[in-house]
Amino acid sequence: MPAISIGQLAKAAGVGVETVRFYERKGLLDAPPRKGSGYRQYDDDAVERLKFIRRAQLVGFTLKEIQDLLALRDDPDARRADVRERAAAKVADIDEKVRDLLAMRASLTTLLATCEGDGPASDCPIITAFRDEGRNEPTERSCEHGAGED
Amino acid sequence: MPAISIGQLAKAAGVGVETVRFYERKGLLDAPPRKGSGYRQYDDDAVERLKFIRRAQLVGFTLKEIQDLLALRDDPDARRADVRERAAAKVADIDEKVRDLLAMRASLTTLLATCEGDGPASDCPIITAFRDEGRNEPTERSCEHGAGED
DNA sequence: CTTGACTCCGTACCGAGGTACAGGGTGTAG
DNA sequence: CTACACCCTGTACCTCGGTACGGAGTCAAG
Repeated sequence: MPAISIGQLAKAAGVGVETVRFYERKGLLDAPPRKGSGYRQYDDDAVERLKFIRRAQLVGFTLKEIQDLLALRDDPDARRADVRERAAAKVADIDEKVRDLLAMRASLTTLLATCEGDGPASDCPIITAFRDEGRNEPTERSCEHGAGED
Repeated sequence: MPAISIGQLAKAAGVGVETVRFYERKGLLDAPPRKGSGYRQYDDDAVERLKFIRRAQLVGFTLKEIQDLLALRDDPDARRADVRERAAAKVADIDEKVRDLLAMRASLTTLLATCEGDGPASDCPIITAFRDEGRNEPTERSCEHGAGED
C-alpha cells in the first residue's frame, strides 16, 4: 500500500505542492484521506490523475474542461447517452486540435525542408501553406507525425 | 485593394475589436497603415494572421510562442540555421501535443465503443487506457482519427 | 529534546489574456 | 446639421491558473 505525501505526489507529477492543493480546492483532485496529523495521504492513482491534468492542459484544455474529461472517466453511469454525447463532443474537440496542429506542423516542416539550403524564406512554399491551412483534409500523410523524431 | 476597418477585421476573424488592438500592443499584429483620420486600415493578410493566432491558441500555444511561430514565417532571414532550429523545436512541441491528444482520443473512443451498450463504465478498458496512456507509441492506428467524423 | 524539512490553512499577490468603460473624433444618411 | 454607428487613446477591471507568504503543527535524525 503505497501511501505518499503531498510533496512526493507533487514531485512525481512535476508540479508544486501548492498546485496540488489548488487542484483539490478546484475539484480536479478529490480530497484524499488524512493521517491523524491532518497530513494528506495519496496513492499512485493520484499521480496518474495529476499527470493527466498536466498533459490535458498542455494541449489547451482548461481546468473546467479537464474536470469534464475526468468526470467522464470516473462516472459510474458512464453508459448513459448523455455522457457518451459529451465524450463524443470532446473527441470532436480533440480532432479539431489535432487538425490545427498538423496543419501547423506541415507548414513548419515545409519550412525546414525547403529552406535547408540558403535563400530567403520568402521564397518558401510555406508562405502559401500558412496562408490557407489544410484545415479541411488531415491529409492522411499527416500520420507521418508519429514518434521517432524528437 | 481590399482595405478593411478594424471592426470588419475583428468580425472576419471572430474576435473583438479590443482584442485586435490588444494584439497590436503585444506585437502579434503589427501596426497597420492609418487613414488621415487615424483609422486603422487592414488587408486580407491580417485576417489570415489573426485566424492563425486563434487556432494556435486553441491548441495551447501562448501569445509569446505564437509570436515566435509568426516570426519564423515572416523572418526574411529564415534561411539561417538558428531559425531552422527554432522551427524544429516547435515541431517537436507540436508532436508532443499531438501525441497527448491522440492518447486522450483513444481513451475516449474506447469509452464510446465499449460502453455503447450498457453496463457500468468501470468495466471499460478505458480505465486502464487512461491509467497508462500510450505515451510512447503513437499507435499508428491512431491515425484513424482523420477527417470525416465531425 | 532540538533542529530542519515537511505539512497544515488562509489569504494575498501575480502574469496572461483579454474586456469594458470614459471621453473624445469621424463619416454618412436623412 | 443632427443622428448614429463606428473609430481613436487610455486606463481600469476581470478571470484563470497558479505562486508566495505567514503562522502554526508534525516528524525523523541526531
